[in-house]
Amino acid sequence: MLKRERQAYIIQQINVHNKVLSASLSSDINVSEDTIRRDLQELSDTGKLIKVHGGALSHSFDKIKYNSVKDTGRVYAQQQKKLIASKAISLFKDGMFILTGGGTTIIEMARMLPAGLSATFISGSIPAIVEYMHHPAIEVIVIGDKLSKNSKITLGADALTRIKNLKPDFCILGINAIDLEHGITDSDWDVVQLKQTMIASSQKVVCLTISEKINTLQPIHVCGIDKIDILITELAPDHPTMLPYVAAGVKVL
Amino acid sequence: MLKRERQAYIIQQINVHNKVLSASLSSDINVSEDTIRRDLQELSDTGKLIKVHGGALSHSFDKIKYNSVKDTGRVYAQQQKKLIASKAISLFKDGMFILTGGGTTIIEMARMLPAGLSATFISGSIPAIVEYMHHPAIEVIVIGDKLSKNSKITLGADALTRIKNLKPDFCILGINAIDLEHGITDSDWDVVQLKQTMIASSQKVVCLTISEKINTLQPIHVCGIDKIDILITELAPDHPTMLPYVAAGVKVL
DNA sequence: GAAAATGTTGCAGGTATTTGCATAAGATGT
DNA sequence: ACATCTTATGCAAATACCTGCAACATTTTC
Repeated sequence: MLKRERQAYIIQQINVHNKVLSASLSSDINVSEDTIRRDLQELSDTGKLIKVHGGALSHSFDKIKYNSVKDTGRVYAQQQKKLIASKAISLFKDGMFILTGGGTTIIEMARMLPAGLSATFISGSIPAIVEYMHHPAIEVIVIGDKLSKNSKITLGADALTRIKNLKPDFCILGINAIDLEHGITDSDWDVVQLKQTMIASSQKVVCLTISEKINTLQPIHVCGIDKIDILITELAPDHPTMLPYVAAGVKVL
Repeated sequence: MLKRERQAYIIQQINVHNKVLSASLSSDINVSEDTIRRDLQELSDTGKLIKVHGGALSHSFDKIKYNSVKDTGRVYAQQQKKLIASKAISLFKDGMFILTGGGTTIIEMARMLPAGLSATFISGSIPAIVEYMHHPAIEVIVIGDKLSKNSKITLGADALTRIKNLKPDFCILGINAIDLEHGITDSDWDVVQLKQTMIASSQKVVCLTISEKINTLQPIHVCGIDKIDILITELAPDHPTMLPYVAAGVKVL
């Protein structure tokens, strides 16, 4: 393993776990702890991480320490999103075609994709595309159209037409509101059009959301519960909040 | 085995495995490691891969380099690019449709666009799109297709079709090689296709390049000098290097 | 077609990097 | 304070790198 590869691996671990231990890295990669220490030193010198006794921390983790209580709520949501992302990733196999939307949960997922996965990701979300682009083995198809500044995704008739011509294995949607009676709902007309088209094209529909959006309602209807194949939240499938959805025939991870 | 073949083989290996080792390449191809090293050096100079101690890594794998390297050698080129960018920006007026490619000069330009400008920018270059996206008043149209990891632009038949349906006021191209006799030349087949299509669609063709690329040649022909409306470098129009181009009917800024 | 210029390759040598180990110093937790 | 774990430093072996050079192949020039 080349030095640069090793350092890339360390960075990836930092991005996923927010911390690394010198000892575990050493046994993971099979090099001496001295080498790991020297890597951490270099990466720390160039500002990629923060070296501490016994290992290293990510910059974002460092911020947590110094920021006030106000932000800890956001950090908690961050951890939830990482858990959701890891569940979603377990669905992916080499060679799959996966259509994804935008949203912070999706981007978290994109960031955590294992380096070995060689699948094709299709998206119109610029932040997601940037993450996919940095991945060593993933093919990326960009859905073009007019770029919406707030949502940072391409929206329009052209994007819809393009998506209609696809038959991806999965469609991964970050959702803003879901309840048993109305299904998925949202607040932006164009985004709803896009999501409906994505759902109609895909073989399986996977929805990601943090649990606080469960049983909430937005003004515009996207689709009913019956269209959802898999629902992923940070909660376990046997959590009381999730049981009604399981009963309604949704597979909950 | 010819040098070109050998280098093509190395690129192929990089594309498949994301990394190569000097030692294994040497025994694969049966040439000395010195030769391999020289090949890797050349390929690294032309940006095809990233050379590291012991071998090389694919560009997409790198990712570390991005946040850190404050290459002091490159600072000069950076200044030149800023100057080029500012000249290009002087061409833009509110309401224009501007088609742009990728490349570091273009991105520098995107970063410098004045906050007041409200034009529409069309591009398939992800780094450029990210810059346009952050601008308060600019509309962005994304050209979708398969994303090329090396060049970070979308390439393919779909992108070409899309561009053919446009008639932008300007097409802004970053170019890699230009000389009086052969015009614009480049090294990647797909990129050449794209550039040709962009040139054919646009009302005016603007080329940006640092002066060191003037009077250089690459293997594939893009278009003749006569297709270029405006050529922008960091040199003044009356600089000796530029005079032959002015004489050939190109407007030099 | 011969001569000259240029390009390519392998090798010798000296230099630089990388890595693991040993030892001593420092940090941590009970 | 003590035992334990982590770190810094110097050192040595292995490996990789760079430079110049000679041999050979290819192209250009006359």
